[in-house]
Amino acid sequence: MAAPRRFSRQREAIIHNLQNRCDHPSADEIYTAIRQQYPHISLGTVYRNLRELEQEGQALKFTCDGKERFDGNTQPHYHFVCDICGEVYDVFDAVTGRIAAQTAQAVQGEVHSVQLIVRGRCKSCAK
Amino acid sequence: MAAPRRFSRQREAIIHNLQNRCDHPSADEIYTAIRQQYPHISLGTVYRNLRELEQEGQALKFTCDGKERFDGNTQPHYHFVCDICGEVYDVFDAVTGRIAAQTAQAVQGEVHSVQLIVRGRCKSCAK
DNA sequence: CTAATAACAGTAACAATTACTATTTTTGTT
DNA sequence: AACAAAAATAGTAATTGTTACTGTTATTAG
Repeated sequence: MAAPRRFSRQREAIIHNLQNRCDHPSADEIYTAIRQQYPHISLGTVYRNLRELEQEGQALKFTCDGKERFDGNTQPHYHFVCDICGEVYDVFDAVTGRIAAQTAQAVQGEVHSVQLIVRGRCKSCAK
Repeated sequence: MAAPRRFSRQREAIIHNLQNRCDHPSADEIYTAIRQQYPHISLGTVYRNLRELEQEGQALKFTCDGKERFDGNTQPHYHFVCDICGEVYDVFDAVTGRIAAQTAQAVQGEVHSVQLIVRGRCKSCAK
């Protein structure tokens, strides 16, 4: 019994944008992209919808270099961030799922999300 | 050949404070604590030293609820944050070390740090 | 068609962090 | 002990990412 949600073109555009790109955009980057189609969309609208999508599990959120980034790919994976070029790479591995189960047991509580960020130098910057 | 560092009482106080508390303070919380001893310390000084300590590996940094938090305990462990009460718990486990090695191989690069944050409800808030 | 209200745009406010500049401390050298 | 060079600082201003607010618009049920 999800809360009743009204349709909105802005939210549709945000979801569509997030699911049709392979990078890890910030709220502002999504805002910039969507303004091409809806020049009057408000940045607050982008923030609000992204927050809601994350709470519903339709998007992943993580904080990187002082700003929130979003990921429309909700398959279990984690992120590698290059300290040199700033690029964010996806690493697909079941480890996040195992951590969730293990942590729930360790703290005797409930786990809602696992955010794993590995930092270092990517292949091309390490040379 | 580490870069030459000059002594400073402020830095010593920051290190001492960080290593003699068991919570996960923000820069401002460390600032508040140290002002009791050095009422004229600058917030910028706290930020700069914490950044340097993190780069040297003397402290761990992670971002939680929109602000940076620091941890003087550099033993391998990760954090569980309660969505209800906001408490940050330490979870000691070798998983972060394994992730570092695995990721370095997966991305064919170098790993400098692993930041793992699990969110959910802690034991007392889950009741 | 209409009323109720969710969602919005636009702007202002906010909080965390960084940048800047003149002054103070530290350290090596005489 | 005195001095010079430069690292570190204090205090403040500026910047940035995010949230809050208010009047307007769009969606939905009846």
